[in-house]
Amino acid sequence: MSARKHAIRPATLEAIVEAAIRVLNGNAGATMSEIAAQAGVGRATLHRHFRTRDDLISTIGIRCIEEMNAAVRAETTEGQPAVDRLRAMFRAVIPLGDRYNFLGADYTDDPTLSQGYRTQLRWAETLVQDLKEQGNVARNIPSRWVVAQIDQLVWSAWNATAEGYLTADDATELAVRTLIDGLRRERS
Amino acid sequence: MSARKHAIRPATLEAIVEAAIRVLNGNAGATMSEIAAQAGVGRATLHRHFRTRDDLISTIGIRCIEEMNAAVRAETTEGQPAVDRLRAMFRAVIPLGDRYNFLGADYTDDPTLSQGYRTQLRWAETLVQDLKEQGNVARNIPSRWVVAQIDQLVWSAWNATAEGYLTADDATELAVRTLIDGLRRERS
DNA sequence: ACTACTTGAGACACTAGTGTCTCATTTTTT
DNA sequence: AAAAAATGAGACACTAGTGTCTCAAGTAGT
Repeated sequence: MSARKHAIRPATLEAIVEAAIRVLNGNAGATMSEIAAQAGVGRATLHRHFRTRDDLISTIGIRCIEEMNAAVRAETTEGQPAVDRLRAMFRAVIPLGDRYNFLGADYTDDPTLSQGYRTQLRWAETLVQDLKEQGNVARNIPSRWVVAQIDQLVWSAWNATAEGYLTADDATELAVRTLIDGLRRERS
Repeated sequence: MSARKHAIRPATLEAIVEAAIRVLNGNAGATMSEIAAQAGVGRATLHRHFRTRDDLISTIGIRCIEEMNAAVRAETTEGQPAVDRLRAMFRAVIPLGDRYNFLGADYTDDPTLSQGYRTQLRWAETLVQDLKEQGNVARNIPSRWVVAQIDQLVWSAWNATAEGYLTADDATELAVRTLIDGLRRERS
């Protein structure tokens, strides 16, 4: 963020941010010109409100992460059984797949952004802990493995719906069961 | 590839290709200068033997894919039970993770390269078919889902060993069982 | 040792993208 | 309607990277 002499019209900001999300998800190396064009906005306007490209990227990164966290928070409740929380999380996050894919890229340097990541990570770790305590995941499986599987299942499920071979509901259910069935049994 | 007036010394070629694989896996956007420096070779020499950057990338892409296919072929046999073939494939491919990660990037345009991909895909589809026929994977799970899980498990497993929280053997075993346990049961 | 070939180093032109600035035009506010 | 502010368009300087070329130096083969 970075307005100094110029304020920004809400519609302009919205157009820029949404265009940036859309364009960068299609092509992580997209240029400012492309983003401006997609936003229906002059390139200069982009630079007026986002000094640099990194500035823009970290802004939309933060927005996306907060969006995800909000979606998850809205669909889950504290006392809920862990499996239900897992399912609700999948249901909430899968449809957002096409918005935050680009976060997978290198943009790991921004402090606010990586704080958002850490929040998500903590949430996931708590969930895994509860899944273990409630007998859904074997205790001797490394939590990092479980978290990694969850991450990838979100992506798989979004991809499956995007390619049209599963509905959102089917993808959610398949993701939950792939994880739970896959990791319930104790191992040698 | 593209030598015309100049032949190339085997050692030079080797140094370039290996450096390119190493550097591009660390940073998909690495420059020709970085690659040349890492190879201990002049930048001009790079351009002498690989006309363009894309040229170099597709060359090493092809090499990596063939490497993977060869590794899999060396470790598996036709008549083998599907689960064993799956395990052997994981064992062969996981250690190569740090060499072909960069293939995940956009480089999908090259014809020889995408042919290599198709070969892998067919292999995986056959494997999934056999896993279904031999009762390891439920028939009503879309094969594309299973293939996607296999791909991701390779990456997860490599990552787990790279980060040091699993040994190669443990990662292999965990990957196999995550998949098989996760997808064996019939679903509604 | 002679010859042929490959390489390294640097200069060069070219391209694409970034970020700044100015000024005319449009939009909002009052 | 007038004033204030935001935007669009385009010019500009700058940077980083690509690809070409030349020539001196090094290396291999005979």
